[in-house]
Amino acid sequence: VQGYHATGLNQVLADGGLPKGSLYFHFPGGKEQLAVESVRLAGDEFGAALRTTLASTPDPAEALERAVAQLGEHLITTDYREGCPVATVALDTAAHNDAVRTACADVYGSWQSLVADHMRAAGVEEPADLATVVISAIEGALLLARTCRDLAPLHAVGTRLRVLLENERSSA
Amino acid sequence: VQGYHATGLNQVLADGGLPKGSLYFHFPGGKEQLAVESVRLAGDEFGAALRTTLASTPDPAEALERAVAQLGEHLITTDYREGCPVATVALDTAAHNDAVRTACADVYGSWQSLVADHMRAAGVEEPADLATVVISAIEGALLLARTCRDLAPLHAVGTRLRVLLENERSSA
Amino acid sequence: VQGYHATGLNQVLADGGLPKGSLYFHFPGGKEQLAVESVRLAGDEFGAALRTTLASTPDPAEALERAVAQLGEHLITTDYREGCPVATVALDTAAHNDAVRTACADVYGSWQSLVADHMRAAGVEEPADLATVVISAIEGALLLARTCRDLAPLHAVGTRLRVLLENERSSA
Amino acid sequence: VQGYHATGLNQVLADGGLPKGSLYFHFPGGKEQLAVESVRLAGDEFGAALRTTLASTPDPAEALERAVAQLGEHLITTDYREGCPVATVALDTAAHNDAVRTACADVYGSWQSLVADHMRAAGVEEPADLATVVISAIEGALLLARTCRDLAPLHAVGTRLRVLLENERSSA
DNA sequence: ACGCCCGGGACGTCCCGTTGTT
DNA sequence: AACAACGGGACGTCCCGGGCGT
Repeated sequence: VQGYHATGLNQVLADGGLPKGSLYFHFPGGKEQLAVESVRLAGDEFGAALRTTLASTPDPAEALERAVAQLGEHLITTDYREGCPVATVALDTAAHNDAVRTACADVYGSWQSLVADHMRAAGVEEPADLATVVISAIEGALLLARTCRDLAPLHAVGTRLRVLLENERSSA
Repeated sequence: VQGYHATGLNQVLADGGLPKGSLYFHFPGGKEQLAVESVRLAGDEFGAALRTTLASTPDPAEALERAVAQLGEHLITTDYREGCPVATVALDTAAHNDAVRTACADVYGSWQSLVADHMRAAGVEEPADLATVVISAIEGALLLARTCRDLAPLHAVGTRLRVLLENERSSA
Repeated sequence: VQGYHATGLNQVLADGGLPKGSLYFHFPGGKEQLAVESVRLAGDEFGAALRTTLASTPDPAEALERAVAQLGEHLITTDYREGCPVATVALDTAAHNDAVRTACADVYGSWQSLVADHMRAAGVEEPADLATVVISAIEGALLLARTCRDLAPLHAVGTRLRVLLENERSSA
Repeated sequence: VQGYHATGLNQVLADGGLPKGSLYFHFPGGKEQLAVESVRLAGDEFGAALRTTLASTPDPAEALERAVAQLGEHLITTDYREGCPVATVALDTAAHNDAVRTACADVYGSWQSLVADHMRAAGVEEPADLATVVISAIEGALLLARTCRDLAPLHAVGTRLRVLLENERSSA
């Protein structure tokens, strides 16, 4: 939920669940391991939610629009505090910590695969690049939305995704 | 270049060769003010570069593609260390620090205006939303590229931007 | 081998392959008891080696010279890591922990008795003080040798011990 | 006064003089630098005291006996808490920390030079080794005295030093 | 006898902001 | 304007001891 270096306030929150002494029993790798596993966990949770949403909606454009809408609701209910749990960590560790960076990259890769598979099932022939663009646009929109405290970027992206998808299908 | 919490003041001062005592003369607001002004400065610098690129290329799709290519080159020359200087700060201060968050939002707004104005000059009638999507997609692509140490997301976005723009123009 | 405070229990347990839960079964006194028994054990081991060396060489000066030479070889084979196993513990617990300090004192007393008995058998009439000086000089030489990574102090002491012994015998 | 790893209790004592925050201004090298400078300081202080004692007593044996007696008094007045300030640090850093170990070695070297110079002035021709033996014996006696809470080792060494010195002078 | 997990506390490090002196 | 020194507080790490279930 928060950045890597900004967290330690959360260490105090860790006192609220696990005592500080036990931390290095469960995570001998220290903060780095904790970050890696948190990223993976959050990535899997969001991946599961995404899979559910996609599975219930065959049309890719509509499915993505629903996913985007859910993200928007989450932003509102958390008062713009929680956007993408991976992005924050990814950005302030990308330069210093390869283990955490790789974990973030893996999570993004898994999301991209989910989207690509769904698009392929809907008839898109080479969905890899397109899925990457979709993830990029959504991540960017979450970033802007959180920064501006305004859902507009998310809505704007949600509607334009349809254009990209239809272009790809017709050209196939 | 780095996140807010990941950057120590002593580091900033040592890198800049400035004496520590004078910092609180020039920046009475301390670290927060320094971050705000750094974000604004970096935003203006990149805005100027973007304006130059756009001005030299009338066609919006081609102009944006050039801008994206330049970002990719910058990623490579800095070994993926420097992506968007605003995003990192924006994400790990969005929840805690309204002053810095607002500065980041202003910078994003200024970039969005630049792109929107250029598109309007090229005949797009309502470019605001589209410009937001463009910024989102590029920011997201930078995030993914830095995380994966791979320019693919940037290239993928670069090519799809044309689709969005042509759709908008034809529908006008 | 190491000092009291420099040695972590987890390290001891990990090196010994022992499970942590059983430590407080075997050593209800915790770290203190463990230190006491370690000192006693190491003292007995070295005492046995010393006894062997002394028993095989009737002349006290020659016997001590051999013992000193063996200590020097041990320093070299351990790259100056292991000197006297008691001294390190003795020094950094002397002020805080009477149980450990007493254990160290007992070990030194036993060594002193060994040397004194051997000297008495060789005709020295009041060997107690002399044996104490011998132990002191050797312990000090080990300290200097380890600190300077140089066997010179040990050699210097080894050769002068003969002077002390001969003086004592002639005066008897 | 205490060992390297046992000290942190002294960190609390450092709060009693310097505030914790300033420590890394004065000692950017952290604990290691602090230890090095403490050892050097203590070594210089004791060196000065030793020089004074030696200067006031031309006869080497008598001079050393006086120095040993002073050490004994110091042990008593501190209730055997302060022996040689260098030995404790030397022993529990010798294996891990070359900077501190070297500082200790330097101090021992300076003491050995003081003694050797004094002996040379008194007619001893090759005093280097003998001075090393003297330092060794005194350090060892301090170790034993502190461990046993008994001045006997110190007294025993004090009286035998004369034997070593006279042997050397007559042989010259 | 062992092993998992807890718990509080300390250590060494470094942070950011503020003084007082030139 | 620049600088040295202070000051409290937090971080991440690791410690030693002791429960709980077998």
